[in-house]
Amino acid sequence: MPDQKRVTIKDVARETGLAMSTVSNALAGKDLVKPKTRAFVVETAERLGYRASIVARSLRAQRSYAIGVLIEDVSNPSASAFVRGVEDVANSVGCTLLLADTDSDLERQVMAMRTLIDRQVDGLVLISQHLDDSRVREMLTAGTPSVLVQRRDPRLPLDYVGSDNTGGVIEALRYISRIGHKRVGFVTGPIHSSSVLERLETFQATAAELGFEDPESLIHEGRYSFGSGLEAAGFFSGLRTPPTCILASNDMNAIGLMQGLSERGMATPRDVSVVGLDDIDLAGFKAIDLTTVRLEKRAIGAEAARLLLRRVDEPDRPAESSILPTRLIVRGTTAPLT
Amino acid sequence: MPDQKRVTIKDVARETGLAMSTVSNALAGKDLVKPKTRAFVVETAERLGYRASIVARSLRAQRSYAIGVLIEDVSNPSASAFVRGVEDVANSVGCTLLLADTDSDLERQVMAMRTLIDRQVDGLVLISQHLDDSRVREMLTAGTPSVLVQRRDPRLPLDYVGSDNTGGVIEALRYISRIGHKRVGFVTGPIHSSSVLERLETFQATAAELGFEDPESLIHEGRYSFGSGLEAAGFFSGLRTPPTCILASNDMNAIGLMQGLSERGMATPRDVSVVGLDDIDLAGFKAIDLTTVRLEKRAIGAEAARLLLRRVDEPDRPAESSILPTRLIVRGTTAPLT
DNA sequence: TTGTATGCGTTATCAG
DNA sequence: CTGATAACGCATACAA
Repeated sequence: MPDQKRVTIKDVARETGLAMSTVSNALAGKDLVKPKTRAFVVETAERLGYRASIVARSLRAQRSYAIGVLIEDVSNPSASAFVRGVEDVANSVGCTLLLADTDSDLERQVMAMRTLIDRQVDGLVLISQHLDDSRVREMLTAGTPSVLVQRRDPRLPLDYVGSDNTGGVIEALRYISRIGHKRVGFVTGPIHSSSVLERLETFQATAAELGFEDPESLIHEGRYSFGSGLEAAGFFSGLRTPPTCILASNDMNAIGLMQGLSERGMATPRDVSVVGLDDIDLAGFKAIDLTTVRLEKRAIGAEAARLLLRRVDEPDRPAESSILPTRLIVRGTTAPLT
Repeated sequence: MPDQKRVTIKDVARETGLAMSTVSNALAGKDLVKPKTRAFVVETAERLGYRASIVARSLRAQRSYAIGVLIEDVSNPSASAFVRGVEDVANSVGCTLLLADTDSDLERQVMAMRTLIDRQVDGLVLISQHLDDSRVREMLTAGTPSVLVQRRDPRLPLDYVGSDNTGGVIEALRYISRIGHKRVGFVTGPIHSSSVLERLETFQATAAELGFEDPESLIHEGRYSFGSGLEAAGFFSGLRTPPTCILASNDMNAIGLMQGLSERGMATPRDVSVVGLDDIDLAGFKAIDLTTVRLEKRAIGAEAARLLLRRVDEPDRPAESSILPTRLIVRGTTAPLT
């Protein structure tokens, strides 16, 4: 049980009677060693239970083959799918994930970023985070490749991956309009996010285009949470003329919204239609059955990892944006206006 | 942008005119250096933007200040809360989380364990994993401290953290009995898990004690998933005399079960009461409103990290088990038998 | 094709 | 109290 001494390359060298460098080369699969030697080395290494130390390799290579992921809360179903996507790609090239939750707290984020950078991660994936702090901006431009997910920032020359917010909102609103709604509410997410801004602007423009009634008065600033949905229900139900359909900031928000409306005697979709944005697993369950704009989060995470790895190899290529399509999934929380 | 050269302890030493070792000691806060020197060093280090390399430190210390977490799927809401708990404690002592998803695939798990061990993680937290493979068992007993979560194994001398499966099932069944049910169904989880076995045995014993009707015929082997719940609905609804109440393997399973039952014209709780096990966020939403046995997953994760860290310091203490209490949360999916 | 020597950045040991 | 040196394990440049 007392950690038996580590078997190192040196041990394998001694055992085979070869030099450390030969063993290293053999194990690395370089064609500098003759097949027979390599086979012998490999076999011996295996026999001795040799395992290369990634720590030592990292120090030597000045690269850790690890990717840091910053997320608000992994246990939030609206966010964790991104992580899977990042991991899918990272693993495929031998990278490990270092995970840090920030709970949207700036100081936690700063500390987490420092730690990850001190660990010399090959790169950082930022999933919806604070970008306005000077310490954050400094770290983001200090050499560690970083990619922004779902929140872009024109001031930062970084790769970005997000979803087609404009297209998603347009598709949803057109559908809503098509089934007869004219008074349509909109719950924003946290306004510091570029995705939220894009959606808001699209809502305003499209609402005008489709001739919705008084859209400005039907915009409610919210967050990506169940609780915020509950609050929004209070707002909308308190209006003199409530909307007949509401586009929520995300699925969790939509679910809270529906619960809040229901508590006030407004049933979905009988009295109010509701549209989400996410398509979390939950949205597909019959008990919820939420009409929503699907975001391909796992794909977004994967794309983020791809951009990041590319940047590790070519640090000087210009910043790139990758926008993944969205798709409206019509389910049971929307009904034609009668 | 080309990664400006790293500022090392050597640079700080040169700049201050002191020796590397003195700088190291000063920065480490040892009382070997006189306060004035320390202040000078700290100030200079800060000015130069010095950041200690955790990689180098890890190589030197043969310890990475990182904890590996193996989980089936972080994006599964029934599991991710454990991760948060582990992280809470890990972060509080300066450890970072290395995350690996296995998708319940043995080979993926073996690879992930190898990688994590090669990275010299201080310890491993295994959340519901395969333990029956010889390679896994070997790694688990080869020196890297490990703690088992939700699945214990008497053959493995490892720390274990789980919830009070026995108490939870008893509390649920007593409540079910109290509101008049006599025919009670039970969906197991995957039978290789000790938690599942404990629950099953408790179900059998308690069902007998409470005088339930023909309990053995009302046991269905399932998994922890929505899909398995759907299947279970098929099983139970096909019985000559279906149960009036069903205890599901977990919340997701319960939700699938309810959906499946509903598709077959059986409403919850009108026709069948359903009890879950987990208390995921979702369970509290009005649209679901699931009666369930709450597992304190974040607390379990935290406890796992605590045991692990203790074992890192004292590798030779005997293996320990920590069982956290459960609690029945009565909501709307259970109703008295009429 | 194989061997030797060196450095990645830290910290511990030991000498001054 | 401070300084010099070695070692953690690997991979590379260069020599043989």
